[in-house]
Amino acid sequence: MKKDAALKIGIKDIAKHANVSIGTVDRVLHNRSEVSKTTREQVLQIIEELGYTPNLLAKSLASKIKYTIAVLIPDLGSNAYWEKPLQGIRAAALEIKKFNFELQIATFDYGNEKSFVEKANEILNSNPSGFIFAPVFYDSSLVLIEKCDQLQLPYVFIDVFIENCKNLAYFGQNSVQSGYLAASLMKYGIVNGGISHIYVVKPLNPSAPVYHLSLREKGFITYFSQVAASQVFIHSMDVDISSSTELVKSLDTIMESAQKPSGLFVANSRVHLVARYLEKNKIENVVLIGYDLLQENVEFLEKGIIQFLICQNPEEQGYKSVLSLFNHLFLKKTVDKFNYSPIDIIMKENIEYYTNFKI
Amino acid sequence: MKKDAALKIGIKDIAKHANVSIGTVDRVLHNRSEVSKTTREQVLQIIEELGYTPNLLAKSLASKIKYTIAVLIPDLGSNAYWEKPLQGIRAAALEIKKFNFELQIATFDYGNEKSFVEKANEILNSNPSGFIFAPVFYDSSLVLIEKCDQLQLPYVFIDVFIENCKNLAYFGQNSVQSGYLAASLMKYGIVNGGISHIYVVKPLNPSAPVYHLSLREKGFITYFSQVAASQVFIHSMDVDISSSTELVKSLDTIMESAQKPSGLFVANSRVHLVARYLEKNKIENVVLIGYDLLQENVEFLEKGIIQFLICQNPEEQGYKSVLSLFNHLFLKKTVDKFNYSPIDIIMKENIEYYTNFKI
DNA sequence: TAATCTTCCGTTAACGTACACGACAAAGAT
DNA sequence: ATCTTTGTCGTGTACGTTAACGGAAGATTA
Repeated sequence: MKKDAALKIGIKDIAKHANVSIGTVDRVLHNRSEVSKTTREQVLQIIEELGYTPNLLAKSLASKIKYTIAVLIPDLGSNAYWEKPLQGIRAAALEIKKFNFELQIATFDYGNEKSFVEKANEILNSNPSGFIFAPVFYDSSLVLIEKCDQLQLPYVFIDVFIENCKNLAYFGQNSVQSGYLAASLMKYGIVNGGISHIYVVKPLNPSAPVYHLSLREKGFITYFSQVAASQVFIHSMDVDISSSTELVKSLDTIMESAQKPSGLFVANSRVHLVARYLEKNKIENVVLIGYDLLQENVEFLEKGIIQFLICQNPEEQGYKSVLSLFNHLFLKKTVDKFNYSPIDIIMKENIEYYTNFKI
Repeated sequence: MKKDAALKIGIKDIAKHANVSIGTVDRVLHNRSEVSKTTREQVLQIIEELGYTPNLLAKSLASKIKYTIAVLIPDLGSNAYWEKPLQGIRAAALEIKKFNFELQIATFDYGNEKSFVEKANEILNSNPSGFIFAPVFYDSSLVLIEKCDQLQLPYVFIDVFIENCKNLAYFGQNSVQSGYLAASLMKYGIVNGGISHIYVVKPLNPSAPVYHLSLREKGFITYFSQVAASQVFIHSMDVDISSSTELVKSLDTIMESAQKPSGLFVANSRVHLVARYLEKNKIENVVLIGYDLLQENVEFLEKGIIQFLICQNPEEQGYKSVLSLFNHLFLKKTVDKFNYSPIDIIMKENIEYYTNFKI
């Protein structure tokens, strides 16, 4: 039962009821000083009684304060994936522009921790209202987080999560669970009696952080250790992709071995490298599962060389990160701290409905 | 290159540049009469040059017009599924309330075409600004659509699509493709040599429309006819669920037959009925694929009796339907006519990330 | 005792837009 | 010649809020 009979009550209504001026009500609402305890409480009570909610439109029309949301993510050169969250971030920015919000986007080199630190400091010096970043370098991030806490600057983690922090929110995927799911998918397609060998391939750049990879692998392996599958053997395989031949050599080795793979799980978005190998060598009947909707991956999915891509709707992660700060700063709403993206299963037959981000 | 040096130009800036008053500019903007051709063109040119965009906040603060969006969908009693789109619709309503938008929600009995017509007429009489409905009854919908066209009332289809209409937009799933995908999933898990029998089960209520079902079945069957699978046999099975024993009898029959199923595809959200049968009769090693995240379905998915649920993010469909009318009516943006939802593949391992709708 | 300082509070001009009202000219009617 | 009509256009008020400004008491100081 809402008493919206009198349509919409505003600041001047509560002023009338409390026998004060709107100026006083305003001071109470922004709990500024210059108002006596008694009248403050009285006004507060009227506000409560009438169920006053501020008109956001009038609010941001009249207000002159600008909000700046700073964003720090890897540059697209070092990791094409980040184009996606950025899309969502930009979309959100467009929507909250009317409320005097603007963005300040900075990027760092994924293989260079120093660039991360430098950009972060620049941002802190510019004194933003909120901060979204991917804390991919653990130690440097701890330092940064410490500074944010001191400055009382609300910050949001995107993609990567660090425990025991006072971050406003986190948007990302449950990496362990995604690996677990990949394993289940793999088993569903493969295990029909007989022995099978499955390889976890980790194509990585030695200078870049590997946080996600290990969690995904962990989930994958956990699945097979829990679910009865005595006939299945899991092998792990690190590959340095800064050397261009390393991957081919490694794959050659296992293909020629006695333990030929029935399935390959590539724990990051470089699954297209493995797919290219399979295509070139005309290897079929190998289930290939990887991550993320990069253009190259999509092509191999459509060709049928990659069977499944695990995806995390990164655009939405970006979008919601921005919105969470908007909710916090402007709407004064409480926001959920943990926000896990869905673990989307993409195959040839449904890919077309995931490639166009629209909000 | 944007010339936002002078920050934000408003109606009074263009008034100044055009040497007229803001009243005149306002008349031009709303192309009302009472403006001479020459000044109108002049103002229009200035508007163009300065790249004026109206301030939406100020606009809806000053404007007294209310928008009403009418919604007509099946009631939750006849089909629990519709709770989900409704959630999204309500979420969207909450967001655009500030812009003077309000909802008017009506429901009809899924098994009663007359109730659809009656409610539709009520809505038309209330003279809404926009109309969202599920045109599940073909003939009645055609009549309704005709009326909407005459009234110049913008209307949006949700869930079901009717061709050759002037609907503003459609939000739903590509049903054929979803069946096609289900088939691919089925094949991936089942076909490993040997003969298999797969049944398409259609639990239906004789008085309710069956539009979706047939399309989903079509996609499913098409897949197996296209993809080489000579060892796979597809059988079709209609079941009247208004009789409580019919389903059990039918399933008993095929389970005892020589052509025992390796897989069951249930083309609608009643897959839990089939799951319950399998559970009760302790039948394992049958792949069961169905539709939609109803509570009952989710439970059987978690138990491992249903392997996959195909889902279409119905909350988002509802949400976006409302937003499309907002874009059209208020922002005067052009909206896409066809909006297909992703075909989400849900299994035990990722279900938890799909059950909480948050925008 | 007068002057200054606090503390509290009301008034008012914005913010950008919508729209009713009235002003003022030119054109027509009497 | 005066009076009305018509077509243009400017002015003023309103929407709900913010925030600067200033006024009226009482409290403190000289």
